[in-house]
Amino acid sequence: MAHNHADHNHEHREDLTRNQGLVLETLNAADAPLSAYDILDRLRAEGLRAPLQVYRALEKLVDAGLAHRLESLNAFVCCANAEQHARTGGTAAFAICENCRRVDEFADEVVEARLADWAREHGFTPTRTTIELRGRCRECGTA
Amino acid sequence: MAHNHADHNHEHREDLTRNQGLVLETLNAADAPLSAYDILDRLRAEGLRAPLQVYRALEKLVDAGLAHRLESLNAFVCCANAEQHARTGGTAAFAICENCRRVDEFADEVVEARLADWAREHGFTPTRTTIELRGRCRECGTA
DNA sequence: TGGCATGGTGTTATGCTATAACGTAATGCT
DNA sequence: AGCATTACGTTATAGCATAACACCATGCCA
Repeated sequence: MAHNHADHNHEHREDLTRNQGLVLETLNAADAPLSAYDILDRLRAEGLRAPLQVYRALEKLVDAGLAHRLESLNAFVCCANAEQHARTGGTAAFAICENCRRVDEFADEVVEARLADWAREHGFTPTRTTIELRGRCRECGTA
Repeated sequence: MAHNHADHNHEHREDLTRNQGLVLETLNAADAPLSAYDILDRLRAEGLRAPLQVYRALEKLVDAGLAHRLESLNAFVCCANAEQHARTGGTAAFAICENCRRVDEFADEVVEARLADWAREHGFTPTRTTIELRGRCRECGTA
């Protein structure tokens, strides 16, 4: 799996420290967003004891584009497509089902372009963009 | 100002309870987002004592479209244009300056349409949408 | 008129989310 | 060797949010 990438400025899996790797694996194995404390609970067996250990790992993972923070949930997911993110630097959007908790990550160039337009026109320099839809996924229906 | 509006389904200022009115006034008077605890501190003189009093008022105000919650800050602002919101039901977007903390609320029909398209195509039924740009406003420059 | 549902209020207690501040250890560079 | 950088581990604390209970006003309608 992709050892040949010399021109990326982001970290990759093989660069991760033990704690970072554990946290990323935990997110990967989950089928729903996890809070930092959820993660901590799942990693006590591995020796983790304090929230900070998790938060520090999460910070690195998020910076590296390997995980995302869902602001409206105070929770984290692993990135659906880290390679793409690293390349395009694009903004991720999330559809979050409030019934089954599953999260669908997507990107929309038009949305990104419009927001970038607004920012330019208003002299705003964005550093981080959050787009989150809360609702019900197809499986969970409209009820 | 504007007592003639019979066909709105949302509450308006004159329908608010004392606590709700106090909280809305506080948000209105602020030039930056306030956390629930910020609001509580500013209303102790009015007799408020517990976080829940503020949270309950905030819930009503947000439901009524008179205030917004900023997910990435865990804080609240008063709505820049409640009338428009009530009419269009539109999604608000926010540009949040990380230097001066000021918030600019705006709406973009194209963004809304694109997100609605995505949702329809994926069978997702959104109930609430969050769009927040973090960065630096014109006044605070690009530094 | 009484009964009841609804919804706002006030209070205490508690739980969840996040970071400050400290010291230690490993690494890499010059 | 000396120094900068970065991760780590721990304790304590700060900040955000809600559960559970009791009380009271209103409005409805039997």
